[in-house]
Amino acid sequence: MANIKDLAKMANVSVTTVSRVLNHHPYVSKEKREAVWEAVKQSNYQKNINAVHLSTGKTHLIGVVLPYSNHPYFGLLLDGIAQEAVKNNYSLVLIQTNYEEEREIKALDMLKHKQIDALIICSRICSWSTTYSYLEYGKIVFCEDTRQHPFSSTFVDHYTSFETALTHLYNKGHEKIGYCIGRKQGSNSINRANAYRDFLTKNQLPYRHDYIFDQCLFLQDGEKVMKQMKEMKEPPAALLVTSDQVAAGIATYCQNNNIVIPHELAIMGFDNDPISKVMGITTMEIPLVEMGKHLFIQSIQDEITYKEMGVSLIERNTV
Amino acid sequence: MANIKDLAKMANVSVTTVSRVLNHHPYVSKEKREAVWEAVKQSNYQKNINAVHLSTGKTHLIGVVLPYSNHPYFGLLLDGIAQEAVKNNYSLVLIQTNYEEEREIKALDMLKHKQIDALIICSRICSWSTTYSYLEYGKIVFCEDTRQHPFSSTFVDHYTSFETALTHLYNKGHEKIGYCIGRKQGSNSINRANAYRDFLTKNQLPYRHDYIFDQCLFLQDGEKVMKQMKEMKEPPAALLVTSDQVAAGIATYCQNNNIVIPHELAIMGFDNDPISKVMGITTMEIPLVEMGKHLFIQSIQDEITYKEMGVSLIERNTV
DNA sequence: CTGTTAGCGCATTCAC
DNA sequence: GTGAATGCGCTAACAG
Repeated sequence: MANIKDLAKMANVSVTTVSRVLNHHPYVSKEKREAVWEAVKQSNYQKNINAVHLSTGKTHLIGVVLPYSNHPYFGLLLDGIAQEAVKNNYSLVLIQTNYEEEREIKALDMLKHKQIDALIICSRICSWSTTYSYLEYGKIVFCEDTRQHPFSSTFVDHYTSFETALTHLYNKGHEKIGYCIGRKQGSNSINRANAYRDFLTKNQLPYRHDYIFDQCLFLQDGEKVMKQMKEMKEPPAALLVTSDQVAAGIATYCQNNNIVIPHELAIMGFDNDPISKVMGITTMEIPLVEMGKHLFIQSIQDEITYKEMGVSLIERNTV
Repeated sequence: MANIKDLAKMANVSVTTVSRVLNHHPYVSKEKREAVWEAVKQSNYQKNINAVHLSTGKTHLIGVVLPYSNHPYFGLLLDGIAQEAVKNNYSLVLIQTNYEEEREIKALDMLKHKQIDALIICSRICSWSTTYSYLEYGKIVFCEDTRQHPFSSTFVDHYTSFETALTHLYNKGHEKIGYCIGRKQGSNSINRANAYRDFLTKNQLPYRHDYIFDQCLFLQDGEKVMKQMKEMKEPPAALLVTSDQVAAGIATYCQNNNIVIPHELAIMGFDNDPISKVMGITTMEIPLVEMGKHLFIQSIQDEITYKEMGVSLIERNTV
């Protein structure tokens, strides 16, 4: 396959000139420019991007770290990221971690090895100290509050939004409120746990550890929760569910088992996933696509910025 | 940042030797080997992958073309691809096309420019003649029957599986059977359309073009279909829905509007998406994750192979 | 077992 | 406006 040198010969110019016209630089005479394009056509020339990468030190590739690509939450985030990537002429390298730290480290290493220009971590597993050691190799952007750290981020105030949701439930007359969460350890989860405790304290409600259900990520996890609840003497009468998928799973289970919503069980979801609309589930809307777009933009910016996005309550029929 | 040359100096060996130990080649004396590793540590050396790529002509990157990354069908396929990619130490470049041909061409160009080693096209838009012109640049793998073409593929017999589904519906007493499809033009869609026509002919049933609903991809499209049906004088009494997501949307609509399933409307989905299990929807299982895995394997193999996978009927409560 | 040398293909500085 | 020369960092014949 022809390279830039061949073109130079064919067009009777130097490689520099070829490079100039290929990259649309000014100051090339019309004749030479045309001669080069002619040579390009004749030879079916194709630029070798890797050579460009090596020479420029940039790849126009952004890494995206997420635990599961087939979960709507991350799907939506990814959608936003992808939209903005296309717009800015970047491509995305997908790194699915399944929450295995080793994979996340591999992603970080890609940054170190210059395989990608920047990294967007949608859900972090590894410690801050680990991420700090990659600071010098390129931009790393997070989807959680990093205002204590030198990394850009786009996030949502999970403490406040959880508080808002709990208060909504409380105002509707619920006192026995439990919640479902994905993993207990994430920083977002910790914020929510704090909001939950503070809410209970403020309203003089008892804390019951069995009102907290974790490992709730997918639709099918809803049934699991309901079965656990069935075994309880005094199950919660309202559930704050941090994923509309799980909320939908719970709602479906209730329908199949003649549990009346919201009378016997109130449900409040999160995300405003399309499924919550279809099923009429009250939810806290998180602007995932917008967040994705913003995450991408931050990944190609030099400055470190922190962007908080708003969450809004969408009332439907399950509370 | 240190490079291989610096290491050579530090360890008092040649760059070749450094390269050898870095790549775990045999035939290097223990002392030199250790000296090199020592230098690596001292200098915090990081390999520049782009240089490797340029030098070897390979990137260990596979492109994945799909219309929407936030659709469960493609999410599952992607999951399979990703699993196998990790296993083989490859990374994935995501190319979301939204069914825009231009994007698909860009993906093909990435192959041409050696940015990726191979390309997996999960759902094709561009013509075969277009793809043929990229034959020489690298492996291209498809998720549709390509036995007429020099491209590897992993696929499902959509004609037969559609026929099986229709027959199942028919045997259950349904004659007024309609179907929902994503887009009319895809090769899979054409196979299904043929199966549908042949089925009607065989059973001497009338063909009604208004029994075919297209643009049915997402959960929320179910409502659209039902609203269309409401306007019909003689709506279908059974629906074959090529996506469990849409089937779930339809089922939910029926529940909300007191339409009794399967008595008033029978529904049969496709994919065996988790949602079909949760909602008890009868469906045709497509082994998407397995297909994804196989697609990946084909993408890194030299030979052209064709792999057909089986589809199986899963009876639940909607037929 | 080890080192020299020649690429890989392109971008870019600098001098003309 | 143009081109020669150098560098990007690594791999791999080839010779020893």
